[in-house]
Amino acid sequence: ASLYAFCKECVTTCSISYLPRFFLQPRPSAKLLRMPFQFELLATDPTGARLGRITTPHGVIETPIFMPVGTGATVKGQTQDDLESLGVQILLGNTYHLYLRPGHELIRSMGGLHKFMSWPHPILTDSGGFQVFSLSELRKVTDEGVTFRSHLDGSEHFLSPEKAMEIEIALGADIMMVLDECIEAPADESTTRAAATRTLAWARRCRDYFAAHGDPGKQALFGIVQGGTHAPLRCDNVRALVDLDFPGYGIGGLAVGEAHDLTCAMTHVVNSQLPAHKPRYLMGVGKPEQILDYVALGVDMMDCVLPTRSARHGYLYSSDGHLTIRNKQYARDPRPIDETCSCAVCRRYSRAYLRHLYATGEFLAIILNTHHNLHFYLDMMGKIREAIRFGKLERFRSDLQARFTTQK
RNA sequence: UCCCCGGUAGCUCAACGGUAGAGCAUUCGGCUGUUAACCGAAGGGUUGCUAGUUCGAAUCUAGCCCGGGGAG
Repeated sequence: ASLYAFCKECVTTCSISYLPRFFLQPRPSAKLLRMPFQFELLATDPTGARLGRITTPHGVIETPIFMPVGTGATVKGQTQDDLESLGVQILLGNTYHLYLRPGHELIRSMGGLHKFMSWPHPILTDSGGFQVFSLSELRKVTDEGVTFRSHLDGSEHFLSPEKAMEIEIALGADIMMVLDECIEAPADESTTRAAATRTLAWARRCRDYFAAHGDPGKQALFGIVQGGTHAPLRCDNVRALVDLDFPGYGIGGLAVGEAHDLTCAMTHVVNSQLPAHKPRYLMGVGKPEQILDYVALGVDMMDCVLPTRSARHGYLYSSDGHLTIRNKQYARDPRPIDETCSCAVCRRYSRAYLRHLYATGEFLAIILNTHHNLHFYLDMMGKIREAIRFGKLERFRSDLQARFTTQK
């Protein structure tokens, strides 16, 4: 029940049947629940993993946390009720996508993103920095900002650090990310240095704009470290960024083509320079077996499209690794996806049925597969937190990684 | 009975004298701050049958078989 705390405005839009019981008790003042951003480090594990708690105006987040991606104000295939029943603590939204559709002004006029999408729990918005990378064919970057050609209608749009902040303030997420320049890996040193330097300058501009126009009581702004796969660049970049004193730090530009070992090495370099009392968000990762490594490196927050996208593509996670439900071998398999899984899908449906739904292109396949994969990720994160609490993450990690690498 | 159109991969169709291709389906593989219910790969054909013309025929000719349409 302690998972969710609610602000007064949002509660009115939330289905009462899904409210935790404690909230149904009369409360002295809903105002008391409006807590500004705060991070508490509760415990560390011998591996270096951290157990923590982030308090935001829309509730508390237990770390290490996995944040499902809901780019366009929706986690594809799941209702907000579904997400609550899964125990999702915080969602991601995206500046670029929501700016194009339905527009940040519209969302502002609807009372902000929480209210608009009826998600009274924490939200983090990404800045559009990743779209600098993923929409590379459709954009031009200068020191001033990024000119995008919309992937929807080809229209031109200019995203500067200030514009990104304006949009993210309008969306009203609990955590905002600065605009950064994410580049592919591998990239040569001068390219990487240029992007890291520009990202740092943009971080300063975002911070200044937010200081002038934002409300630190409602939103927290995270800086983003760049520096590619060049350790000295990462090191310089993170030190300079820490001087800007953000309440939390994103580690960007990783898992964009480089080997996992290198991702870990860079994460280690950055984390060794970040202050211990602030949350660390490794952006855009990862596979389950990789997440264990990142957590052991001291990462507190992660997000990834993998569980949701893979689900839509017929790739399901299980305690043994994964199964590709579209494969013929499951056509007559009466078992659930994972016999040890307690999710609503595994309690009710067979592999044979799920394969049928996928093969016939039914919407329900997306819904059920996504539900299961998110459950897998969130359940794993819960077990990770428990393992850290008891100082036993190393054993949990080696067990899981052994199971995941022996499959195939 | 005659005339016309058609018969090519499981399906729908390209190629119209130069070693038979696509889409879909099938099977398998990838997806890492979502341009992704996506992308990629593989398997799959004595071109209805039989003769003929030709250096060479899915393609031209003849006969037959099957389907659709028309005339009487």
